[in-house]
Amino acid sequence: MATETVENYIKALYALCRESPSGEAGVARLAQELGVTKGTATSMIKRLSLARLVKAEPYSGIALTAKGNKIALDVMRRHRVIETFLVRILKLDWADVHEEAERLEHALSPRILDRLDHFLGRPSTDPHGDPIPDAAGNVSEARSKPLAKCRARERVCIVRIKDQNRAFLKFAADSGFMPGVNLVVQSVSPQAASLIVRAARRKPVTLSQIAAAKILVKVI
Amino acid sequence: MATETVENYIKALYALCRESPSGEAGVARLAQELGVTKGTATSMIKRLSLARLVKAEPYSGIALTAKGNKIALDVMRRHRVIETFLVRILKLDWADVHEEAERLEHALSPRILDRLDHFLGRPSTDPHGDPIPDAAGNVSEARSKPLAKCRARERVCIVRIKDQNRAFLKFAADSGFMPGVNLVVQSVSPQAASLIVRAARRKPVTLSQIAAAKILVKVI
DNA sequence: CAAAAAAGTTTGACTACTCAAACTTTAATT
DNA sequence: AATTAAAGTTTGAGTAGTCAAACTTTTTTG
Repeated sequence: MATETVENYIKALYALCRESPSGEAGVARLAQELGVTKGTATSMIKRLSLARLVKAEPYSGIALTAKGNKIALDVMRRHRVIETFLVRILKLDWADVHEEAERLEHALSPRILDRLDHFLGRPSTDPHGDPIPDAAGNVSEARSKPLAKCRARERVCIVRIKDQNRAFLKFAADSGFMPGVNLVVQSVSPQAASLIVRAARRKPVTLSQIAAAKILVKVI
Repeated sequence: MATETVENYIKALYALCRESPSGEAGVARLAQELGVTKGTATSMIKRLSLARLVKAEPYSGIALTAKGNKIALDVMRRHRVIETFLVRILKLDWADVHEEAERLEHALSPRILDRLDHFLGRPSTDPHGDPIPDAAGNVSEARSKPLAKCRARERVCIVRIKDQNRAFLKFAADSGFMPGVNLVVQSVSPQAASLIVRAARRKPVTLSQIAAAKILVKVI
């Protein structure tokens, strides 16, 4: 079994590879993400490479192997099932569960994971709308686009909030932006790089493109 | 915060001090309990002593300080709340939960512990009848005596099974011996060091004194 | 394209935890 | 009381993870 530290490196690498156009991660960002020095990250990459969890040449990009990818999906599954449990059953605040799940995800045995998943009714997404990989590692991402790409007068439904930051989640919840909520795009201002949206029975909210890019929606 | 390893040492020390008549633990038993060598245990005791969690002189007994005791009770609280959750909510087998809780107890934040405890209705004992310390560290042990000390024809109620061993718990469950179950002591044989007990709607079971010492009961 | 900045690597050192094996002290037993 | 066994300690070494700081390579930019 991978240690807790290794799981965290793998998880961070997965996310970095996703968001990079080349599909490869760099040591500097990885180190920053995990709060360690570049040297520490480099030596860990060497170990992961030796364990065949990543593919990396010196002074070049890092990519997960199939084996590494499997671990990443497994950790994400545990993380998201726990988040769902914490919000749905223990009624923890939406904005707090990420940090809490971070600690618990490494202590969950396959048996408990399965029981928990079963108890929750095999959820397909967590409270933020992030897809939960199934036990085999299959992820079914719902078709969606960033709210930032929407036109004026479009009617959409929020499917996912793509930011685990407490402050942003707090803001989103306060504005009524949660998965399942319907929105109307009132206006779009390319010059101001912002748009105004309105949820049912709510005041209109102005969002920057940057904030709107983190909110994934589907057209209704 | 104490590391996971430190928590495990403290917990083991608590149990050893309890069961020793002198109230002090020894390095040899401690090492055996944790599956480490004597040398490893000695060096850890030195560190715990430095951190004022235990009181220990070279070549003499080890006792927990008030600070160490508080940690022990806290770990036990987490452990037992988790066990209760695993049995009551996730329907895990009585005999399996100890090992599972062992892994989870170190990852539970105070916030989640409290929510879980609340969700379960602030249970006072875990599925084996072990008392759950409250948030302040108070333990209310129900008055009880070992089944081994009972006389023939006594009618008693099981309050606790004092053994976390899977095989023993499996045997106990199979024989119908769980907290809350009423028993009649049919006969006692001091020569054979055994006694015969019967639960309602069950065949009589013969227990050795050793096994019967692990089953705590109250007279009804 | 040369200089500066950024990214990546190496080295030496440190903490936490572990073992094996030699050693010392205490307890048990003859 | 002397010997042996058990309990406890010390030492030297190893793994996992970390940092600071010197260093090298790559990328950016004036």
